[in-house]
Amino acid sequence: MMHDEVVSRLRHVLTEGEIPPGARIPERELCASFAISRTPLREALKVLAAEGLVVLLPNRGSRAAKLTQKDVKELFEVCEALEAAAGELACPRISDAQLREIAELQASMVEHYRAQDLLSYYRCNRLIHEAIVRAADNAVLAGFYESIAARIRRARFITPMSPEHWALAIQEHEGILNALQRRDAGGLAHILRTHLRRKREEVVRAGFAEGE
Amino acid sequence: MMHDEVVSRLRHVLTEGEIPPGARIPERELCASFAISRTPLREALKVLAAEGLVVLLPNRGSRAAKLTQKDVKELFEVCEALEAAAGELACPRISDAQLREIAELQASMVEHYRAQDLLSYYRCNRLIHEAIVRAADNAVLAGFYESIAARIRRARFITPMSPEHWALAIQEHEGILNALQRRDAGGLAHILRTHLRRKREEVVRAGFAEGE
DNA sequence: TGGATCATTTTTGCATTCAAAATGGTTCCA
DNA sequence: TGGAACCATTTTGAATGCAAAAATGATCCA
Repeated sequence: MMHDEVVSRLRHVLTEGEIPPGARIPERELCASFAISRTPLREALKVLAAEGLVVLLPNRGSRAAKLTQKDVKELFEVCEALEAAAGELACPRISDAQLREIAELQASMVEHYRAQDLLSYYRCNRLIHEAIVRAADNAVLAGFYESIAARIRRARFITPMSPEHWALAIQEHEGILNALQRRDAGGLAHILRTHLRRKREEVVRAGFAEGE
Repeated sequence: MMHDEVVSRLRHVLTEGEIPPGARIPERELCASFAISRTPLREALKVLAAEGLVVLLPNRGSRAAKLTQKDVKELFEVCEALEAAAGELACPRISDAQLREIAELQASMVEHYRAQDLLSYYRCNRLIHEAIVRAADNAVLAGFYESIAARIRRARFITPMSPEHWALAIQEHEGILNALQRRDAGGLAHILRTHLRRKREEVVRAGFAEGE
């Protein structure tokens, strides 16, 4: 197995899944499940530690990182800057096909909203934001965004929403698509910022924090 | 030696120093010079590869990364977004002591400008930008900034400047300090953006690129 | 002579091993 | 009984060993 593959599989286990924040990372088990030895696994752990997904306690193993309130605040602040930048860059660069793709995602997202299917809604939502970042055509930006997104995913895409917030989010997303179609870079950046700031408030209000 | 220490020493060797972009990274020699075995060195290499400072060629070792024109463009775009965000966040958060520190750096930077001492000028310049990022009080932002800064350092702080650009840069820095002192977040973000965009143009014009 | 082929050496990636540190459990004594 | 001290076991971090891949270079033939 390739080094990068170990990193992504481990990242997946940590963000999407089986190992909750704060939990001990079972080195031996993961070695067995990935069918590799400790050396490549430990290399991947160091990489993810540098990314902030893993905390290494000297001589006491590694744990899945927990988000403190401050972490949430910082991650959202940076995410806001990155998404706004992505929006600005995407406007002049986005292709018609990409634009269509986002419009379709938007449509099915609205469907899921009508059906009150939060999980499917979040999936579309996330795909839209990722598509905008992709349209910015900047690999460095995309890399940072992915790293931030991985850390904040639980807070961002799991927190339940109040009906008011959900309705507002839908409205904002229409504004986002609109600005993109008009190629209104400044307008798009502005909506993305308020959109994310609102989400952040919601997350903070929901008291999301995984402790110290 | 601690894991993080190996990473920073290796980073230093790659950015500040002895191993030029594109050069082969001599694993055995570095092991000897750091007095460690290959295992911890390889862990550090993977971390820096994830950061983009090192490229790993499967079965063919690792090399110091070279910046392509596209890399330079992408890095400056993201750097712009991060510095602007840092400026906006710093305005309401910066302490008087930090403000004084930046004012002092600014003063000595002007001194070095008068003396036409490019190297010392760049050192102050860099310290000012880093101080603004620090004043933003956001560890995630600071981490990303450090990672970006490490990669474009050569382009940003080594490229010679035309007399006109240098004079302009000094002017802009006065504007930066001014906006900070007035706590004018929007204004500061704007100046930082144009400041960096101008630098980017200068770097591109100087034809900086380390090849493919 | 030029270049293709194959043996030799070096390098790479990973598994394994080893020493040091932490963990857990038992005993012993106030 | 409570906890301090000790020892066995496990886990961690790093060095070493090993097989496979790549680089080197020697040989041979047109």
